Formats: sequence, structure tokens, C-alpha cells
Amino acid sequence: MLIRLDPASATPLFDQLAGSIRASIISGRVAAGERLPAARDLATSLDVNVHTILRAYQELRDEGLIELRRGRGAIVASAPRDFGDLTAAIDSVVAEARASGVPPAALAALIREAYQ
Amino acid sequence: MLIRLDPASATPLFDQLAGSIRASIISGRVAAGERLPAARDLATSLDVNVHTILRAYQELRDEGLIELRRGRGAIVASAPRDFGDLTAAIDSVVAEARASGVPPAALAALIREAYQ
DNA sequence: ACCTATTTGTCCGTATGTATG
DNA sequence: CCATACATACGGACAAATAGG
Repeated sequence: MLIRLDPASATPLFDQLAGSIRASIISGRVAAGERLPAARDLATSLDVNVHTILRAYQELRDEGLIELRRGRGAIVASAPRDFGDLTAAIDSVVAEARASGVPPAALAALIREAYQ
Repeated sequence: MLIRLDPASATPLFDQLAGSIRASIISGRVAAGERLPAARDLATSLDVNVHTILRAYQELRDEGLIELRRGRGAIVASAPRDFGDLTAAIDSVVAEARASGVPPAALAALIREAYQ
């Protein structure tokens, strides 16, 4: 897995990491079931702190892209999902929210509530 | 704000914290617009690390319960109003997301992206 | 316009716990 | 029992946004 980090960038390292890995997963460059490098190994090879890697991994876990298990590592979740018409529904929600001047944070709160 | 932590508990400190504060917000014991203690202050008074507090705060922010801003602190978000049409659109998005097994965090990420 | 204090954000380092294999 | 690898928590440092004088 080819990952390049720019320490000078305004976007945080852990975000660059998550973005890079996320792209690899979605594009299928890393297959489902495959294991990502151990956090400490990746940290060493990229010369960043373990926490930075773990934070990126945990973000991807929250998005459902990977599974994290102690002793096993980070495994790419099965079925890189095709979000299909979900994106269309999202677009309409966002458009509507924009029109009513609902800020992103409020929208997120509303959606979270609806989810429960 | 009365917060009690049990270091011996199986549930992590940051989760106990988030849970306690979440309950206070939802029950209305802390009003919207009110400011939570500065992370460092709370850390000192509870005798835990600042990171532990910040992690709890960030969890609550992800849930839309508070807003975090540098230099300002953690402010309890205003209760989500009823946004009319928007709620219908939200319901359909959430329904689709559920059907496709898209977890809340992933949905939030997609929406954030769409918003930009 | 400037400076200072406040407060969160990120990152580094270290230690210990705990589930997995 | 032992090695692996994530999970949590502690500590410290500096950056960046905010607010107030």
C-alpha cells in the first residue's frame, strides 16, 4: 500500500492517512479480507506516531470500511459497498438543508437522531 | 456539573464521561448555549488526563450535542428544531442507509463530503 | 492594529491492559 | 504460555482559533 504524507499540509496526518487508505479500499486496490499493516509497523515505515495510525484506523472502522480486533489487526471489511442511490438521496437532503440554512452540524444531529 | 468516574469500571473513562455529560444535556440539566468546563480544568478537577476529557467532548461533538471551538470551549448545542420538509428527506436517507447497512458514521462522512 | 490569555487540535512519547492466535 | 496487535490512559509540546483589552 502506497501512502504518502505531507507533514506541511493543512489537513492533519491522520486525515491524510484515512483518506489514502479509504481511497485504496473503495477503489479495490486492497481487497476485502485483506489485512492492513500493523499500526506500529506502518508508523515506523511512515515515521509517524502509532497514535496517528490508530486514529486513522479507528476513523475507517467507524465508517465501516475495516474491522479492528486486538491481536488480529485491521481487516478490510467485506463487500466494498456500492452506495448506489443513497448518494442521490443524500444530495437532495443536502440541497434542502442548504436552502433552509441548516448548518452541517445541525444536519448531522438530525440524521443521527433519525437513525436511532 | 456533577460527574463521577469509576477507574475500576470496565467501561472506559472517556465513555463514562461522555455518558454522564450526555445525560445532563438530554435531561436539560445543562441548558443549550451553556459552556462546559474547559477540558484542562475538568481534567484537573476529576484527576484524569486532558486527552480523556477531549475525547469525550469530541464524541459528544460527533453526536451533535455540543460544539467545540478553539478559544471558546465546549458549548451545548441548541435543541434540534423541526425543519419541516427536511425531516422527510432525512427519513428517506436514513431508511436507505439502513437498508444498505451503511453505519451512521459512514453516512455522516458522506453527507459532510456532499455538503462541501 | 496589536498583543495577550484562553482553549481546543494535533502530534509525539511511554506504559499498561486485553483479546487473538 | 507466549507473541502479536489493538485499546486506553498518562504525560508533554507546539500550533491555531477565539476573545478581550
